[in-house]
Amino acid sequence: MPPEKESTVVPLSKRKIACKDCSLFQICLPVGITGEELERLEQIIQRRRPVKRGDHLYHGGDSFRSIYAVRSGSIKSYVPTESGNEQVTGFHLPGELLGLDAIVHKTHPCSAKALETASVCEIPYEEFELLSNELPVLHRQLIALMSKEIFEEEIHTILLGKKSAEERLAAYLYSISSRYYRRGFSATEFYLSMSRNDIGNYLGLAVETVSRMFTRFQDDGLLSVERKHIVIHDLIRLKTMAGAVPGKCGERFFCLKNS
Amino acid sequence: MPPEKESTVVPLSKRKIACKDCSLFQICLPVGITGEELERLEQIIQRRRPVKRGDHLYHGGDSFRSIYAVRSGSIKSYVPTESGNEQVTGFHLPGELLGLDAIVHKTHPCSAKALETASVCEIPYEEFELLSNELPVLHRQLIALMSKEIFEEEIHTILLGKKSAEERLAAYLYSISSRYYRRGFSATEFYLSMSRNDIGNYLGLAVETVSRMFTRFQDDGLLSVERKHIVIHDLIRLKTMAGAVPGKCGERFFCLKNS
DNA sequence: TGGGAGTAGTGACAAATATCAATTATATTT
DNA sequence: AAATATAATTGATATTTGTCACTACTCCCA
Repeated sequence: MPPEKESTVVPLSKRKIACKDCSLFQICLPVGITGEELERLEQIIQRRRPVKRGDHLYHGGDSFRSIYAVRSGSIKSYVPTESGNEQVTGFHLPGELLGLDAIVHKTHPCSAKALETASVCEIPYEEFELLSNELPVLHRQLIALMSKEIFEEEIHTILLGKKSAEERLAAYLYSISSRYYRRGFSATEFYLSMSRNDIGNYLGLAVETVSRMFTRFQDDGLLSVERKHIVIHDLIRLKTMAGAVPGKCGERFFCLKNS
Repeated sequence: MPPEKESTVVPLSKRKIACKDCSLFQICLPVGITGEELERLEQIIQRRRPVKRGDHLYHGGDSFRSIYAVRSGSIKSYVPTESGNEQVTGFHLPGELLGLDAIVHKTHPCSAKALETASVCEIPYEEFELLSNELPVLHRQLIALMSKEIFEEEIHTILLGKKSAEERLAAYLYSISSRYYRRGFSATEFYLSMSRNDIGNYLGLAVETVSRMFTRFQDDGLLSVERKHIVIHDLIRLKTMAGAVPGKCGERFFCLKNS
């Protein structure tokens, strides 16, 4: 192990990887930010030292300072409830933002915990806001990402309000699969970083129900599951089982006819 | 009936009521927008002719042009599903915005329908965005409102994921009560503009269950209900029944200790 | 001013999922 | 590497809520 001093001299947080060299650049900053604009943004972004499994990025009730972008690993958002339970409100994979729900009240309504070792970019919000006033493209990007989050929460509402246990798990797995695929990973084979408990909680189901559904899916030949390791054999069928989701179907939205 | 020509000369949409004279000013635009800034904002806001019960502001799949603020009446947002059903994603009361979920994809993922005659301000988004680039306070306000919506969707997620039928209806009624109260109406007596069907749909319950819960609440002396007319007798108990909600408890968030 | 469509309320029953209990597998700790 | 805690699975049973059937009420609107 190198002497304490050396690691202090070159702390991890200083070993910056430029946004432009980040594999998530297209996901995190899809709008055309270039050259000088990007450099100025990078000046305010802080790369935090990797967070270890179980570490918190923030707790419910903490005052709001920054939003965060996941670079690697995965983060769970949850609201602790009075009874000592929690409600999981989301999982954040690389390229995704968290903390947007804290802007209004300048306080984090939920806690964020690493499900595995993860690295995260911290974007101090005040500085980001100041910079955005000069670079409107940043505002536009933030607003688009927030709109997306609202949209996705609506999808989750449909899931919780209308879908059966089977549809919920299918929709969940399909969502995870799509998100990994978009980031260049396999859509059909991945490790779930969250426990069955977390999945059940997020989907509004008991753990046991989640387990049973995994078993059923495996018996049906839809996928193979061994603990956290998932291999999907029939992605199309999985998507079908997940049921209707609002969004583009080909180039049109579905069911305009019914509305 | 006056001749066609006359009504064309002075269309309702021209009879503008200035934002500064609107009773919802403090809710809709709580940030300090004043003088010239406000005038410029008003120039782009269009007051639409009142929409009648059943009329749509937009349909799922429509391309996105504007966000809307409710001035009076109430609007229901819902996602039509393939099976011809719908999932109600929200109710919008005076002073509340809708359409924020459409910004990302420049398409409305859901439909918006008036539950009763309503009047609505239309804010053309492109113009709003251009103006926001000059008046950062507008951007800040929009971002705050979007953050609030994300936060509220999380609360709804807890409701759908964790609460019993009884807790759901109690939470719903308490929410409606609070929102009316904030707008200067009675917190304990109001008319529900939405049907039992819509309520059940929104809460993830069957209509019959909603009916039964209303009956139970009435039998318990919690409230009186006659169709859409509600009189709450014990607001505190209603709140208690609604169960935990993330948010400020006094000046602190609850359950930091557990997290 | 009916008459019909939609809306609301109630009971009986069914189904889905939660809960409880027990077992096994897997991590984590010492 | 054993010991202990945690997580996952499975079966049996309980409970909640949904579904179906029927009745009553209301509000349009022709």
